Amino acid sequence: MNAGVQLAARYQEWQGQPFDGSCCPVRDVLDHIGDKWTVLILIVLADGAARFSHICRAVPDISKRMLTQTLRELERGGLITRHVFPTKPPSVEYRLSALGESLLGPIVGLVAWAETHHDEIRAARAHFDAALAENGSDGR
Amino acid sequence: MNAGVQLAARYQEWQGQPFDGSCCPVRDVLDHIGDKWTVLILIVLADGAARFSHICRAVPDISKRMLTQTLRELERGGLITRHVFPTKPPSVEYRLSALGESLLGPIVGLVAWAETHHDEIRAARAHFDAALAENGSDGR
DNA sequence: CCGAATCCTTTTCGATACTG
DNA sequence: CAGTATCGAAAAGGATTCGG
Repeated sequence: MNAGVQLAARYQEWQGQPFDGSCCPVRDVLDHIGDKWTVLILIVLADGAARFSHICRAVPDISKRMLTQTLRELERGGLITRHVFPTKPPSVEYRLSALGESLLGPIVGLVAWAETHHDEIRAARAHFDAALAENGSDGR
Repeated sequence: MNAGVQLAARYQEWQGQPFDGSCCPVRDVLDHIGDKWTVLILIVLADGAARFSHICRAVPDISKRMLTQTLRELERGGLITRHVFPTKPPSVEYRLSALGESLLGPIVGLVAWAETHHDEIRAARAHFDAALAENGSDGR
C-alpha cells in the first residue's frame, strides 16, 4: 500500500505546521468538491462551455439559487471563467479554465472508483443494516 | 481534454437511467468523502490500524460525536473494519478494509492536485475578492 | 476507554417573489 | 435570460452528560 505511505507522510508535514485552518489544502479543496453540486457542474462543463440555463437543466434537482452560488465559488477559485454576451436578452457562458480542466483528471479517478465499487458499497450497507436490525445479535 | 470526454460520456449514461436518487454513484460516494471528516480519518488510517482515541487526537478539531458517527458510516459502507478487544478498559481498533485501501489511490490523486494548485486557487480568490471590493469596476 | 443520548447553535438549501 | 433577496425548514455539528 504505497498510496497509504505517501498520504501518511504528507499528513505528518501538515501536522507540523501551525494549524491555521486554511493551511490544510485537503480541507480547503474538499470542502468545495464535497458540496452537493460542484462536481456535477464540473462534469457538465467538461463537455464544453455552457450557458446558465443549460447547466440548470443538465443538473437534475439544482435550484437557481444554488447554481448561482456554486458557479460564483468556482469562478472565485479560478476553476471556471464567466463570459457575458451583451445580446438581448443577455446570455452568459461558463467554461472550464486550464486550472479547472486539470482537476478533471483526479475527478475521473474518483468517479471511476465510485462506479466500480458502488455495488459493493451498497451491499455492505445492506448487510450492516440487516445485522443491526437483528438488534445486536453480533455481540456489539 | 480526454478526461472531459470520458466524464461527459458517463454522465449521459446516468442521465439515461431514471433518476432514482441513489442511482448516481457520484453523488452517493461524494456525499461521503465530501463531509468534513471522512477523508482525514481515512488518511490517518492509511498509516495503519488505530484506536478511537488515537484518531481523535490525530484529527485536529473533531469531536467524539462526529468521530463516532463518521466511523460508523465508514464501517457501514465496508471501508473500514472495527475490532473490539475485550480488555479492561476495552479498546477498539479501526483498520482499512481492502475496499478502503482501494480508495486511497483516487484520494492521493486529489490530494496531490490540492497541494499543487492550492496557492493558485488562493491567489485567484484573493484577486476575485479584491476586484469585487472595488464595487463592480469590472463592469459586472 | 468507547460511545450513546440530549440539547442547542450554526449552516445549508429549497421555495418564492422580484429586478434588469 | 440570468440572476438577486428574503424567508423558513431541515440538517449538521459542537458541548455536555451519562452508561457499559
